Amino acid sequence: MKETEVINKDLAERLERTAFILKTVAHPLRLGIIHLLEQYPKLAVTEICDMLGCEQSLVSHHLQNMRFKGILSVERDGRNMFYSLKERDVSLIIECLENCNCNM
Amino acid sequence: MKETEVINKDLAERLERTAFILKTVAHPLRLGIIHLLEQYPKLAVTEICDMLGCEQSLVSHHLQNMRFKGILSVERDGRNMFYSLKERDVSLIIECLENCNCNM
DNA sequence: AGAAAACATGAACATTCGTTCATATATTGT
DNA sequence: ACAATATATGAACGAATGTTCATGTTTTCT
Repeated sequence: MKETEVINKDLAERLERTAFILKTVAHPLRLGIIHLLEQYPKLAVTEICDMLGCEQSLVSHHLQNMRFKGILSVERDGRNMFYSLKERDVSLIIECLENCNCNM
Repeated sequence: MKETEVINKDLAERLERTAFILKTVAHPLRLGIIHLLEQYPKLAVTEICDMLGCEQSLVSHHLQNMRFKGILSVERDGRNMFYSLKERDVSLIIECLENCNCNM
């Protein structure tokens, strides 16, 4: 088998990118937030906190995290900050996961 | 909105489980290994090392990692250890990701 | 039995991650 | 202007991760 170089540069970049996205999402709390934002297109921080039963600061950190990594967007309304899923693709990933019923 | 408890116990466990799987997979090298194992049902450690251009020790660690977390299985043949994808579901996740063309 | 090939393992270390706590900023209502 | 509400931020710290290096184990071949 003289087929080294099975992973070319393009594929390597895709793997890198995919890993980055997965990493951003791979946390129970963040998955929970995404799950909520699929049902409610916009949510304020406090609403998310209440629904998840988590501290404001913690939720805020995770929201910032996902925002900076490009999968959430924010919009201010009065003293509320409304977060929503930015990229439909992330939603697709999650749907995929749920449809694949990965209950291994 | 008096609908707290949006995340019930069942869902919470699913999120936990999903996060666990995603975390296991969310690494470029591990994704690379999985990618290879989708094309070649069984591969020895050295083959993987060659294909990915990585050190044996590093690859071995990641293989053990995925094995212990239940997504790879091993089988000895002579002095080779042949790894393969254990759960079809993981493959499904990856396929999903590739089909979703998450090139955000 | 001894050398070589193929893997596994464990210590060590730097880096990143997740959470908490205290505090800062912005907006609204009085 | 002041209090209250909503959110952001940053330091601090322990825990988890990723990688390297050196060495151990198992199997095969001669």
